[in-house]
Amino acid sequence: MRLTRAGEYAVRCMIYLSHKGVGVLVSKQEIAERADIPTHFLAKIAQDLARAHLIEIRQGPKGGYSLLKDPAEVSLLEVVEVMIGEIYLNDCVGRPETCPASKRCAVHKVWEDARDQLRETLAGVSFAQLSEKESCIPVFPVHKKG
Amino acid sequence: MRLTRAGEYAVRCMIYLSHKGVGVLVSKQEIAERADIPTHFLAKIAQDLARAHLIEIRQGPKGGYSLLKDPAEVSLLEVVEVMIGEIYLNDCVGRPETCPASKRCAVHKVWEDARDQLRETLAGVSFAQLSEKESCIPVFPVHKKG
DNA sequence: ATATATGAGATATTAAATATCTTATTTATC
DNA sequence: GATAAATAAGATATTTAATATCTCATATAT
Repeated sequence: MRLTRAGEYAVRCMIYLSHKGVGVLVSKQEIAERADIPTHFLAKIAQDLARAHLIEIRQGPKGGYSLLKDPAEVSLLEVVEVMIGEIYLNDCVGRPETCPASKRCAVHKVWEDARDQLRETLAGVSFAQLSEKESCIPVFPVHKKG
Repeated sequence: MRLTRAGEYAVRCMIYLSHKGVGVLVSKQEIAERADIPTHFLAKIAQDLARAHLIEIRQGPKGGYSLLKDPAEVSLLEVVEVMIGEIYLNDCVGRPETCPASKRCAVHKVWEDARDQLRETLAGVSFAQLSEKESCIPVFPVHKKG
């Protein structure tokens, strides 16, 4: 019951892009290095984020990724669920058809409440908020030696 | 980010035993059939529950499992965490040493809050409450044909 | 045209969850 | 005590998901 690496990497990628601002093109290499994400894995994650219209991908020389939406309009929940699908905590919540009693089941109700609460918490945090504050992603540009 | 089968099965087993009451011996077969748990898997789960002093295991003929603690004193969180370990939702919460920034990290803080909230919700529900109400586990004894 | 940078899908690799099997141990009953 | 019944404990598949990487294709600045 933990967030996957893909989810964690997607969040880091989005924070890094939020620091840069909407529409600012950043190379895959730069993001991978600064946010500590395996390059090829980042490529896959970026595809998911692009499909969800959160970022735009630019190919070719000087290509890279850029933020499509205002970070104030993007929640932590949104990014996480793009990567891992809708959170439901227990199978009986996500797939009620697997449990005939779910409508009347006391256990089901607890998990449903817990799920709703968790999703609300994550929905209440925007990438604007996250990028304003300190996080595990370095804020200031790192200059190469020489 | 979902509860494992082992966790779900443990909850079902505990509800079934809660219906019976503290100290009432119930055979593994009966629990497996009524709570719809693969027999051998139940054996493994029962070992974990016994190690956590939630149930007692009796070997030999007329052996089986019985509840050790008052169901009012056992929370959903306790049973779930016996099976899957402490819930932490994100690696950076469970293993802060993997993220040097965790103390100051805004993302970390959100996950920590979400984790605390989830654990509180699950801690607030006892097996007495769960077994009083309808659930996915049948309450009344089923008599064999003939 | 060429070189650069990423896309998209395929293919390992690793780890975890799930399920089952085998041998050993406990205990009620005769 | 011997026997049979019931579970223990650990080992061993099996399956599924997560993680990571590779290859060929595509887009684009110069």
